[in-house]
Amino acid sequence: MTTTGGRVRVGERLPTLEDVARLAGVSRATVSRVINGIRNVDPQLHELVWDAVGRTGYVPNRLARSLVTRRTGTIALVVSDSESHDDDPFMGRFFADPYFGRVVGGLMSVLRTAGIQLALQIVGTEDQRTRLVGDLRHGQADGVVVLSLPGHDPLPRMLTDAGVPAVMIGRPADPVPINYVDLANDAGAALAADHLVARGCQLVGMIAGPADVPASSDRITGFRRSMARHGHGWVPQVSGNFTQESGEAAMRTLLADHPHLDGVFVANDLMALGALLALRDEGRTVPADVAVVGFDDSSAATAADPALTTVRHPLEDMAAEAARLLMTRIDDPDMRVSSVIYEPTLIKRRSA
Amino acid sequence: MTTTGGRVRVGERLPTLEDVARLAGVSRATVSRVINGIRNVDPQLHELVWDAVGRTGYVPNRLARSLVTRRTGTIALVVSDSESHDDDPFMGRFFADPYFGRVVGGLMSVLRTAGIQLALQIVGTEDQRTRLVGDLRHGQADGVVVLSLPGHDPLPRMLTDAGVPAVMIGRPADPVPINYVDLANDAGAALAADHLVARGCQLVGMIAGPADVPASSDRITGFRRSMARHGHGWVPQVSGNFTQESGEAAMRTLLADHPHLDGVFVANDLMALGALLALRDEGRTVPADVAVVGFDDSSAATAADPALTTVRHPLEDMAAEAARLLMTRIDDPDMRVSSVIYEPTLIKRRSA
DNA sequence: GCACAGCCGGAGAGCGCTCTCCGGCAAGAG
DNA sequence: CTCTTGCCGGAGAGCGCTCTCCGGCTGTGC
Repeated sequence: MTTTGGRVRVGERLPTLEDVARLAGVSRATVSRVINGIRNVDPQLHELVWDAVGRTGYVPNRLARSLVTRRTGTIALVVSDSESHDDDPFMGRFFADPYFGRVVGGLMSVLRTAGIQLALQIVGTEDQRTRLVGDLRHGQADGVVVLSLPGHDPLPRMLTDAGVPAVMIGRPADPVPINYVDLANDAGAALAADHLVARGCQLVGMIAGPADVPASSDRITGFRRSMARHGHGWVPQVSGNFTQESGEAAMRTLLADHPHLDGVFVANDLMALGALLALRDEGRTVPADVAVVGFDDSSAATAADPALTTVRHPLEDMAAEAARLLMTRIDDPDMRVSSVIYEPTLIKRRSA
Repeated sequence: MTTTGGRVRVGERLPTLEDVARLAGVSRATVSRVINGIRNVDPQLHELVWDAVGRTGYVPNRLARSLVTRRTGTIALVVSDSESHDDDPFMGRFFADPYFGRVVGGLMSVLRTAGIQLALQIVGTEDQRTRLVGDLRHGQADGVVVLSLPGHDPLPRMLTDAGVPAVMIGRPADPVPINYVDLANDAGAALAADHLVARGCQLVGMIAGPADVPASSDRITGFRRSMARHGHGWVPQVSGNFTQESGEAAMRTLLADHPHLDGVFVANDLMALGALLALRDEGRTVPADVAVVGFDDSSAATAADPALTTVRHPLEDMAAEAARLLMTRIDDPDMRVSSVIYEPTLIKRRSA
């Protein structure tokens, strides 16, 4: 250990607690206490220690600390991709979708102030899933936020079995005792149905998302049930995969099969954007000829022309709530399994 | 340690190397060798160990391993936000922008197969920056990808000074010996200029991004220089902040000041979308009255109506390259500082 | 003056892993 | 038969931190 101009160097190594302790003339334990603000340490020593910290430029090694405290200050965001393969473009689609950014933004708004970092994990294979759960049990992350994805994913169950603090965004496909935050998707779809019917639409179709995504199937059932209640027992339906292109294709199919269609509910804004394009292409005016209602109220809704009437999905708020829920659960292992359901609202713009 | 039906339990604790070693009747070191596939271990012991691993359900503790190997299998994605404050909506905007998702998607496409996870970090204050660099020096992450953001950020310099493997996406604002991947933004803007002039536009304006973002200023200089070369010494210019709303406002200003405008280059697609809306609102037809060229070729370009003619910005590829570059640098500390510049291309669609 | 309580700070045992060092043994050379 | 070479596996020292335990000192009550 050499001293140069007040600044202390310890060779190649970064300064450790030991170095600080030696310089301050106290024990490692005392430095640790001071750093972590524990108990009453003699004010004089306190100052001595901080002085030594400053002179060495000491920064605690989080890894070492985590090893013993079993806390990492990290939350994992896992995107469980049980369906697609490595070369499947699915993931590309996923990240490009506003959904991902909105969720990350919502999570970070809460985690950031708490000084917690987010670790992104994509798990596809069985092997990766087991590994992830193993790592989590070891405390690789303090908790995990799971995004709801297609298929009957075994991950939620694995996580609860392992006792890992977890929160899902979007309800699990299978009944699993896991915390989650969701939107009342069926109620949202019902809102769309009410609006289209109130507008006087006679033949209303639906462009649905993949049936194996809970959010998607909830929108389907909610819409159909509400339409039926309004006397529209028959609702033509075509499915897409939540992308703009699929929405455009679905709209064309719908139009070809039902030329007299005068209203359509599209399960997300991106597909609605595609639908709008197809409608214009087919010479239909929106909303005069065909009224269109989207879902999500993403940036795509205001980008559309005419601006989309859509069901608001407060994803950022939901993600923020998920983060808070998770943090509570981490601090209180005995917290009961809970869920928070958000109520959707209809945002009226020009397309319907 | 109790045995129940072939399955071995070690109480509350998760099994450790020690447990496996005891069960297999070998030393900890040997188990470690087997797990990590090191040296020639006697095939019999090898099998014995794997058997014990299976029976205990042993999963290595990454934290403990990282502490000694100084490798974490994690790369940090830092969004250095030196300008905005906690309550500034800037971050919300940032995550919602397709930019973020495209970068993450590109990074993950490479990191995923390498089994590396991505840790998201947002640093704003001086304090957070120091802390981050400290953590990184301790090997909290093996390397870091930095996103280029407004202002003269001290972070790149801090990282290189600390010797942390780092790669920027987008060149640093100040000259810093740091690896980076960038697009020839000026060349891209020149492409747009060439196209608008070739179309016969007589009065061309520009909607620029914030001047303190390198990518943005490069687009401005590239565009103006190329226009000048074509004899258009005068190019009216209004700035936005890369959001759709700002693009819409900018377009209105431009139109008010220059009613005879017949062409406009917009520094990103999102603003171009806004510009399109403003144009339609003002009764101008695109491209007949006013030709519009965007930048990025994001999903917004095809969502627009008419579809945007735009400069392709292969962000996913660039991010993937950044990930590869970083991984190389991590494995070879002596790698010289290098940069990769991508050439833009013009994607002709309907708006110009 | 003595006993007991209370508080502060140090010693040291880990957390779970890797990796160097070294002993032991088998095989081949002289 | 001895010596050398080579390889395999174990012992044990850390990585940098936290935290329990305990000794020692001061203060209070009787």
